[in-house]
Amino acid sequence: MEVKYKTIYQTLKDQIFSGTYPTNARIPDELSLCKEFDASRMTVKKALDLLVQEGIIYRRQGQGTFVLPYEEQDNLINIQESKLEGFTRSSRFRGAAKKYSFDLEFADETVARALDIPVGDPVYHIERIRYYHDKPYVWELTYMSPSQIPGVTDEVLNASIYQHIEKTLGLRIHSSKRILRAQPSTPKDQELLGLRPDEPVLEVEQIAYLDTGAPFEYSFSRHRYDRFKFSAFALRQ
Amino acid sequence: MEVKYKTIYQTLKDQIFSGTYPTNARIPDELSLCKEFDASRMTVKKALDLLVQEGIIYRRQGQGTFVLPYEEQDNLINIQESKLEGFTRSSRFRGAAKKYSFDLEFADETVARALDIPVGDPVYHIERIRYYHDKPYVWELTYMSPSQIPGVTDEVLNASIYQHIEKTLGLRIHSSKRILRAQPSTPKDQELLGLRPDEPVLEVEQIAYLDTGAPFEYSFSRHRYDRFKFSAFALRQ
DNA sequence: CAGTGGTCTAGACCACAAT
DNA sequence: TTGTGGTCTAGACCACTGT
Repeated sequence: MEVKYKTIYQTLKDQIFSGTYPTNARIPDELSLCKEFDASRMTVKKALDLLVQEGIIYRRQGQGTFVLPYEEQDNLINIQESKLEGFTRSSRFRGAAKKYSFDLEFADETVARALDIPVGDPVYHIERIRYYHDKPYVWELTYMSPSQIPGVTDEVLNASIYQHIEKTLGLRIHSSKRILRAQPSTPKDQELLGLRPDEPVLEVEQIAYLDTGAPFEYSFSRHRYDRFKFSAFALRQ
Repeated sequence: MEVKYKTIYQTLKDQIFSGTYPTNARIPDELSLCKEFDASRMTVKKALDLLVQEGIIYRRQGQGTFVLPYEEQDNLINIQESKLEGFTRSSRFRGAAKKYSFDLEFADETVARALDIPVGDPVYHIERIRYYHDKPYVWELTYMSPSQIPGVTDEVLNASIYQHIEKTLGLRIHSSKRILRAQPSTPKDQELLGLRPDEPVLEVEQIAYLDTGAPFEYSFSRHRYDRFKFSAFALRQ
């Protein structure tokens, strides 16, 4: 938080969630915030824009800036999409993970196209099952190319693959694209996640990119339908 | 597009998708764009920030601004979440719709809580089935309170409920929250969408809000699992 | 009218990358 | 060193809202 607008953003966010500015309250106008944080109006605006993007506040010309109602928590795992924290939040939620398999395979056409490598090139293939309250909720299949991400070992996987990529290899993760779909469960889904044949999974297909634009990770996460939801907030324009 | 930064945003976006700046190309630096559009650097930045948010470009300190690869289209209906167009795009995609039922009911507990009205209050209950290439792909159930949104008729529904709300009633739609889940299909899903019993639906639950903060619409859209996907883009921070 | 947010400017200095 | 984007300022004028 070395940057001023992020400090203002975080301070206001903390104040909102700690109840200093409760739901539907009006927060101080921009000029007051400028004085409070010793910042220019553009800087305060930038902080407020972040909060608007996350659906935490909204602003009305001529009236002021107001705190939006926010959600109580429930028992579902909730991936909240937000531009500021999207990538990290979803990869941050983990729960206990069990490595199910880890080997080297030849890339089939789908994997090769996603990772932008030739068909038949070797790829790491990692499968994990993650648990929440001691019950399985997701089966993850991950593919990475050793030519892009070398040195993946059991130890690396047990620690953090992202650490390995960014710290050890000195690469930078840039972005990810995700596609969500409902799917009938396969017999393997049913076995691993404890589903009945008529119970579906929510599949999240993800391609993650390095800052060079190269895709480095292709993954499928097959979630129990009753333990995973995805929420999104959209402002009318 | 009366505003300068939106004009710059739209012009660059058009140029990118028309091939003036192809995938991975570097677009002109900020000072050049300032001259080209006769704008200050802050204004150009604001336009570029929008494109970054939508996952169209990315920027690298010391290097420049680059066009990200973008998706080819497939046959699935694709709801792209983006802060700029999120609300409208998804309510813009329609296809032919058939009204399945339209009546007045007493709000049950779920609907009452979502719409923030007392249990037992009357609510409009609208069901529609939407078609894409002459085949059903979604069954929509919508609840609205006549005390908030009066005057809903067959004619209004056949035209546009959003027009009615904003033009006729003079209310302003502010935002929406959506939750996505996979669900087993019910016998009714199977009948309406032509699914087998083992085939699931992707359910999108949505609450839409007026600018007063009041929820005015509660809806469930149950999509055929094989004709709907939801995609999201996340930047690493 | 006064108070609010929305846009825009013309600079400034900094951080980072390539040369 | 040069060129790039990142942050920040101290104003200005405009658009909208409520009084």
